[in-house]
Amino acid sequence: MRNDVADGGAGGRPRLGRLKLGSLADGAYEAVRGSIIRGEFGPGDRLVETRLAEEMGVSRAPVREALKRLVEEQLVVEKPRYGTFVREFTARDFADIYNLLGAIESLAARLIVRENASLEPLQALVGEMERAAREGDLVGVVDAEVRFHEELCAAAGNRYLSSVFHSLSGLVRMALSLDDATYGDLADVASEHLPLLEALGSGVEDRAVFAVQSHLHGIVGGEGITRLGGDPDAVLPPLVYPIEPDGPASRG
Amino acid sequence: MRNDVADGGAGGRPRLGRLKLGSLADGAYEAVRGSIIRGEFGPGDRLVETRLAEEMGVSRAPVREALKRLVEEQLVVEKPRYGTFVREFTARDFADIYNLLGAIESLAARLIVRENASLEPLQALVGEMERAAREGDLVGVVDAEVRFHEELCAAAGNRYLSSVFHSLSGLVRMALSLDDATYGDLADVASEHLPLLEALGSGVEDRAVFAVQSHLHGIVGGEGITRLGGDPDAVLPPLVYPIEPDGPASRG
DNA sequence: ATACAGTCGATCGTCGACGATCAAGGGGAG
DNA sequence: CTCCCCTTGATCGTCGACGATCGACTGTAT
Repeated sequence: MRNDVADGGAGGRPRLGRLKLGSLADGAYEAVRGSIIRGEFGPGDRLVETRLAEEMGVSRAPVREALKRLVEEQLVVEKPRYGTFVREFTARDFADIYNLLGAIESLAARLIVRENASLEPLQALVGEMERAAREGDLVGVVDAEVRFHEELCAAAGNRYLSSVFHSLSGLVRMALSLDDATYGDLADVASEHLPLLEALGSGVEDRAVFAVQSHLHGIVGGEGITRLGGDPDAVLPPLVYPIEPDGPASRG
Repeated sequence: MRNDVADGGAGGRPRLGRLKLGSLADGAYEAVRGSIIRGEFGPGDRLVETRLAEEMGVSRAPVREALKRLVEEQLVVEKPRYGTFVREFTARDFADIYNLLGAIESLAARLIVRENASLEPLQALVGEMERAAREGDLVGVVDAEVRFHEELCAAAGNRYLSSVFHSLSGLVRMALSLDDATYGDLADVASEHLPLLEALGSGVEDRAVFAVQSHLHGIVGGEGITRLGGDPDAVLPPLVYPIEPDGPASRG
């Protein structure tokens, strides 16, 4: 867990390969982020600007910018004037993320129902998930799942909601990745999204909200947390919302 | 609204003064952010790295980093290879922010009640708000109000919740600033926080959640939005949550 | 008068180098 | 043997310069 200082050996560390598309900073960002998410860089690993730069064949400037973005995303931590390191996660972290995600996606569900947004992209993503599950492609499943939740937020039509999810997506991906890996049957992961879709299409806000919360509780929350050895009391259970008839109550 | 290109005149543009504390990038960030929030830079204004750098007496690198952070915060937009500009906001933006804030702070309220967190810092902030209101200090009120909401999220003890609020705080500040400016009596702004405090201390989660939502509805949402000329239907009304008895329902 | 193409200028993206700062390791005193 | 100070090394923070790209302007043809 600890390759702190003086890891300067020669060993076969992960290669990040030359990058091309977009700005070099974008490329560096994708490369490093991918390496972290795929686990090629483990928690506590040191990320040295100079080393990364020469491994990718670029200067320090783009790498530096990439690392700053990763700091924003909380995938790495930075000790000023010392170094940047891949973050470590505890079960508590995942519980916190789950709770936050629950709040955010509940809003998304509410807005989706309210605006009668199209569910087609979501259905497509579930299809992708099923296909990946059939092929036993774990990262494919996780990938589709992340995009499912991303699309859920996007479909709500609230730019800031989307943006917040995006800033959390790296964390979400790591949580989902760990969770799915400890999960029994991949096919279940996909099929668990079906009742959610159904509820979103039901036209009843509170059903959709409850479905989202239940879904999260199954995936990363409650049951997932216990699978990961965390404390189930740290996560909020799905709340049964009452029947508030739709249409704005316009208090006043 | 449009000082696009060729604003290179001599006029008395806002001075950002030399900066000192922390890293230069931190200083540049604070300086530019402050100028935007205080309205010294208006929507659509162009932010040229070179110009800002020499105005602050630093190199482009720290300024560049500062601007990147502001992009993350959505206070400025960047057209790659072209320029960076102060963002423009519509009433729709404020409605969206209000909705998101409602989701986030509802979670905060729930967690605060659940963990029996101390309300002392929040009370102190309301005191500060009242003091500023008595002195007719608008920015003082807004400042305290932002910190109140920040502290609300912090008190929940969920690091990611806090972090999300922080990433939105610039937006929140602008929304509050505009709202308070159009509001009638500053003293009311402070006193509107009292029922919220009371509800947070009541020990009943749903009361706290409802209070938070009502509070936001009064401040930036619903009524605030209409004051700003926006569409009230774009914001969610406070929801009357049912009586879920407290203590974790620990389903399963 | 209008539309289009070529040229010009401004701004950003990237680079390599310097200096400041902090953690780690070695040596000496108690 | 333990503790503290100092040296040493590595890494980041910042800088100034170069090149690439894009928008704006001018001149011309229709």
